[in-house]
Amino acid sequence: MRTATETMTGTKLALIKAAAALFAEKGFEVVSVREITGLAGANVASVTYHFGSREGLIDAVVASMATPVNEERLRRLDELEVRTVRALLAAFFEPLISEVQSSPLSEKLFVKLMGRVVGDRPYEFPEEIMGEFREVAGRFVPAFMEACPGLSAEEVFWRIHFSFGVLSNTLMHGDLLKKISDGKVGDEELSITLNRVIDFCEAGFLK
Amino acid sequence: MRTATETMTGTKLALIKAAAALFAEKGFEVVSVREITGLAGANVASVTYHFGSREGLIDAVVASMATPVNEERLRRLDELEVRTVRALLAAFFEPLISEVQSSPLSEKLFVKLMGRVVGDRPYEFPEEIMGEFREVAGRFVPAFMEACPGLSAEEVFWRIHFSFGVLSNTLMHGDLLKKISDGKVGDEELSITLNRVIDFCEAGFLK
DNA sequence: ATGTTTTTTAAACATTTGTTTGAAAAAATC
DNA sequence: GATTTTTTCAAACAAATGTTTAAAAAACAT
Repeated sequence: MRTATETMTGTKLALIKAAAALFAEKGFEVVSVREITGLAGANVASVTYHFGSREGLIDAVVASMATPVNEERLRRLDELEVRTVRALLAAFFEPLISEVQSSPLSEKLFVKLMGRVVGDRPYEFPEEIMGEFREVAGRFVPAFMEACPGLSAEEVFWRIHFSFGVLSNTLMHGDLLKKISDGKVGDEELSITLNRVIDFCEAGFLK
Repeated sequence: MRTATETMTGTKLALIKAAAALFAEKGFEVVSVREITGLAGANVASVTYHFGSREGLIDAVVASMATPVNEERLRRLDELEVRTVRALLAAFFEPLISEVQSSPLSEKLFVKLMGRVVGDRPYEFPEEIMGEFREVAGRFVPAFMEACPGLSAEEVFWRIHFSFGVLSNTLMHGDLLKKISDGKVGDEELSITLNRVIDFCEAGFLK
């Protein structure tokens, strides 16, 4: 006899959704299995059953966020006609938010979770996802170098790293800006914010 | 009868040092009291005795890092003769690493911990430290605005936020650059890295 | 309908968590 | 040197952690 009214199957998805929302708010290492199953309306044992372990669930959530992003990054890089710094930044950054509306999470939570995926340590990517990032880096780094003929490889690396920091911080702590501006700054279309980020990083690159 | 050979008093300091090293590596929320006391060579109960609670120890570590930084920020701001964007960035950023050599932590750990202090959420500052940051922000934000006559307040807020992201990410994940560059980039004087950060952010500001 | 597999469930597992206790030890004060 | 205060310590606390178990339920197959 069932106590819950839901569709029974779909527990796996409910777990991922609940975990995603909690991870976005608190970070991967801080959320307990019981919090997740509680929010998902599932049994405690369901995590082990469906994902093998708590870590397996984390990996599944991260993969559900990272894999589509990395795939679209490579797709967009391939489709670029002119590989300017700005175009490369856009190809690298925009996929991070392009799936916002198709996500079950609110925009705010989606962005925060994406920020944690790219920036929250000491969580370590499983080797499969790590490989994706390696491939993306291996394709974008040379492209950035070619787009900056005057710069040494070392300087290009640093500026990629800095740009990554701008984005990561903006995703994760976007609400912090609203705080320091007394609520006057921070509410705007996500794509507009991303354009600001790209403007800023492009200037840093072309300095 | 003592089992340990150390000086008995100084336990409080040993706890802060051990906690600082562990927090730098793993983050505030993940390190257990027993890990800390184990590394410090102290009893489990010593944390409650000296700091009231685990949270109290975290706050003590954070305060030991943040308070001197914020004080020097204000000092340097007052002593500025010309408040250019670059000078303001330097006055805001350089205090974060100016105490590196007087710290008991290694340079690497010191920088990582400082990165966590400024960027690791969901840790929440105690009200006292929060007040320090508010004062610093209240002094620097108008200064940046005056240094950027052509820009709207909104745009200045964003660029401060972005600059903060560059720095925070560089502190916390400085070793990541070494990874994506196959070890070719990443070993250099800390002050040189900070100059790179300032160069990048200045360009983003003056775009 | 019957049998088989997949999924859910409550209960219990052994660890680990932060904190408290009360006595012993050390240090400080007189 | 005696006494008072501060600090340390082993032990135990209740609560929470991830995971396992075995039976019940549901879904599926024949």
